[in-house]
Amino acid sequence: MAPEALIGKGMEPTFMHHHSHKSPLPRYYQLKEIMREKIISGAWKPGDLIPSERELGEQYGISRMTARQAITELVNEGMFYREQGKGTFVSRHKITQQLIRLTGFTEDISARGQAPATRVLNVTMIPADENVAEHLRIRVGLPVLRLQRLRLADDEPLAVERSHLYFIGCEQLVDDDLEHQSLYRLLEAKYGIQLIQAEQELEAGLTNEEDSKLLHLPIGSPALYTRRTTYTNRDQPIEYARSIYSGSKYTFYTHMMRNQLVL
Amino acid sequence: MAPEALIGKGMEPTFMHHHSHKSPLPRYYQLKEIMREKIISGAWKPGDLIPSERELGEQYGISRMTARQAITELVNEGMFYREQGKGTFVSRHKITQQLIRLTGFTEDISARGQAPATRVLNVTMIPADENVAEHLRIRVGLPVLRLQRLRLADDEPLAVERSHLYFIGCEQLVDDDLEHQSLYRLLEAKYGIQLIQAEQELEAGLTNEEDSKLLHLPIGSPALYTRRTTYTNRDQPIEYARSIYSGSKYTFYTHMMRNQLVL
DNA sequence: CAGTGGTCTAGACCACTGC
DNA sequence: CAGTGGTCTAGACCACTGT
Repeated sequence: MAPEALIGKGMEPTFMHHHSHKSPLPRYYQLKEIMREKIISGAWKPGDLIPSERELGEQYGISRMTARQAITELVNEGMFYREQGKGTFVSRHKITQQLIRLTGFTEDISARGQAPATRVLNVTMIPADENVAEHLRIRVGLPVLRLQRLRLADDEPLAVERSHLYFIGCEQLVDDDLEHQSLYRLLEAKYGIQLIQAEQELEAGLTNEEDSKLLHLPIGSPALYTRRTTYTNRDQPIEYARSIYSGSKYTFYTHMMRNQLVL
Repeated sequence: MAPEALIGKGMEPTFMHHHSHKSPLPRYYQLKEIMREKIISGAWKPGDLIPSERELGEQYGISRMTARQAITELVNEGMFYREQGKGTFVSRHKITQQLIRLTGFTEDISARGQAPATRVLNVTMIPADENVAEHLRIRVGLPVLRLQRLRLADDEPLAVERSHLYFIGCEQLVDDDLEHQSLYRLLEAKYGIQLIQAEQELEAGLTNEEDSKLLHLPIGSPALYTRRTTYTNRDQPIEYARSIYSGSKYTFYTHMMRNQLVL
């Protein structure tokens, strides 16, 4: 390996020298993006040995600990795994290849070659009932946004989602376009809210009359029931959603790590 | 805060001074355990501000970066969250309070005040078929362990699990007691295999004749179908399991983080 | 302003893998 | 043996929060 820093020649996010200028992005973060790109582009393939921490540090003109931080975060995201004394390797999981970013209903459906769509059935402000208030950790009666959506693939209904959201300014969502935009992106871009974690419960059941109509199914068809609470990076529960997925048409995918393993 | 090191007086895992003796456990790891204990014991409650990184370092006679590593790992596990300029806080999630360690079928059921049990229906070595070989990343026809288990709560059948395992020495599992021992613990303790990640698919469906009999349900009852591949810390798929959970009796719980969010 | 987490450095020794 | 990741240090400057 040549000891030159290969960085800054024509790339948009550039490593800054020391702390001279205002840093645009942290160095470890830039390296993360570079390594992600290596995988997406196929330069690094599943099972490949990546350069050592010391090598990467030298190559990009950063310290070993900074390079290590970039690698560590990607290990935590399941992209890489390490072997003591041998090196760091690219994982062979689905999660590595496919998405990395955010997989959503929309992308799931697109990936299967179908056309995803969302129809807003209902969006209003209502006072929080006891159940919703408990999940959102607010007082009963506070105004929350209620959003009911129908999810479709190739014009065929797949799921009904009933969400309740609460945050300062949530009432503005009533006027937003929620049919052609991801709620996630909207929250992040317009409201500056980052969603980081979610707790979700799933169980199997049968459709009731209302949902059967919406999903174009016979009453009592098999369905996946989910209840999800989504949290911001500040540990604030921001959304509580209950969904019904048409059993025969939707597969729910999970990636579990470390302490979440259920055996 | 007094600048004394509060460590080493009567505790089992003790911080070592510098690198003089052979370290028993990494310092950041010991601090992790201490902080976990603070939460389990209730000394630190959900929402509490924990001591700063600098304080913890001073208190336990370690550098700030080492204390920070301990905190960072617990943040990644969902125990803490950080706020720039304010401090680090204890999360309010279920995951924080309940388990931390490993939640399993056994503990789930116990937590509900029921008596969990496992009945081994079948355990043999068979050649891997195409589907199993693909999921375990081995050649078709290699001998794998097939394990069929019935899971019960208060003597009532809850789920049927059909697993295939492959690793060097897996044939010894035939002689192990799989009814009164967690498979996870057995793999770790006896075979030195650490399970770190899993991919799982879930969908809703209806029970067939065989499963209905095993689960004491009418044919065509709602059920949760899962397919799981479990990976070791070396990125080796070691188990491929298909399960059927009785829909009315079992709720599947997931905690999703960062890049796994589906919205 | 002092205190917090966020980033970063330039070293160091260790345990482990491979040759 | 040289190379890898695993751990650790004692500093440093930054951006951000509170008062």
